[in-house]
Amino acid sequence: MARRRDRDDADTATRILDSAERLVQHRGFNGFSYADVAAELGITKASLHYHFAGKAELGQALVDRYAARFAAALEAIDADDGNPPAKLAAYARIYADVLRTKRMCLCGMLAADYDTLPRPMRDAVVRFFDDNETWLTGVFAQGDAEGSLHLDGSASGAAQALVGGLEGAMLIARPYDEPARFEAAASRLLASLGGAVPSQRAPAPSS
Amino acid sequence: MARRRDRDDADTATRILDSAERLVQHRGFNGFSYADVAAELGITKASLHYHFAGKAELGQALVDRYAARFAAALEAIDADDGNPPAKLAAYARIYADVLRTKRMCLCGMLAADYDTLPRPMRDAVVRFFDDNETWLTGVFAQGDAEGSLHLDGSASGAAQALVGGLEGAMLIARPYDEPARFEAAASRLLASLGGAVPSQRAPAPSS
DNA sequence: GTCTATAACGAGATAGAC
DNA sequence: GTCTATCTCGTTATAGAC
Repeated sequence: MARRRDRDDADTATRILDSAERLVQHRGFNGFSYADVAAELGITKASLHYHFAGKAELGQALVDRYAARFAAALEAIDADDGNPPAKLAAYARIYADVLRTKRMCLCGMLAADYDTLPRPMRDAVVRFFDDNETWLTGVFAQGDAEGSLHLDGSASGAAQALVGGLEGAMLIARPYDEPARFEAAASRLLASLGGAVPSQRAPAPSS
Repeated sequence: MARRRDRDDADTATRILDSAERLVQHRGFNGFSYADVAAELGITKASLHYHFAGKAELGQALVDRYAARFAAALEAIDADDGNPPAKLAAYARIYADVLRTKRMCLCGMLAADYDTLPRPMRDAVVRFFDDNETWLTGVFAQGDAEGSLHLDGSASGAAQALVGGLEGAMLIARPYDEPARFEAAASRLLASLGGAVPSQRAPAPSS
């Protein structure tokens, strides 16, 4: 089978997305510019406009790719065929892996910037959270039905609590630059949301 | 005793802070400008520079005032002399009241902007969270000691979970523009962190 | 597909009159 | 304390050569 491309011989559009994604996760949508990306890639701002008409279009592509990657990670978890507690632990690990690169969740960051985003980006951000909560609701419901989780309230309430809890823990762990802070919060969340046991680190999913 | 000033005959520095605070809570520190504040107040940018030398100084004053107001709210809760569960519910109500104005917590927003902030602002943001967690840790410890709360782990762990949970719930409730989402998350948090019972709305503390 | 050049605008900031 | 005027720089974006 064909060897997967190295990150640095990826095509220009992909390298632009990688750079912009990292910048947004660190500095927010209003905290980075075309000049930042161009400098990082050693190309000109004009070239960026060839690949992405404007900041709005670049931002849109950013959220779309991030959401697709997240969706793929959820499918991978489903394919692993673990029990609901294991799935929840794997879900939390996605966040932990993002934080390990010292970044905020892209959509968590964009949630903060929400009031300043172009309409299409806003809709995509909300869709991201909807999709996550839908998937989690299914996991919680299954766990509750089969007895591997013991819910306090509704499955969708538990899903919202987990997403909010993980995003909030990330938001605050970053200023402290203490990954352990996040890990502790995540373990506590999983325990309180049905008694799932947190497990060990995985290889390295995505950014 | 002297009647409290109306909001609109407050002095200029205060009106600048009020306007800038609202803007930052909506748009982030990199999403507002001196021009925005000046336009809202009907004065010129040059006048702003008379009161606050630069954006960094304005931002600093913003966090300082917000932290002081928060500290005063915590003292007021202590003065009310309620039991720990009541104190936690009152604490969550501070957040709910901020969200009711459709704003993000100022320091939660600045936590997202953290990487782009001037050093003094960074330190002040971390101090804000430290102070909140210190106060909450005391409340949890007292509740656990007297039996009105039943902690899962350490008091400081519970404090971190509550701050993170409330900030995360705010972050996500705003895109959805559904206060009920936040209320549900807050109730669930209080219940999971010792069995506190959420109570009713208060008059109207601060912004 | 990438470049140079430049337009058009907004941001943060300052000098100095009133 | 607030203004006008101005400066400098950064940001987004476009035209057109290579």
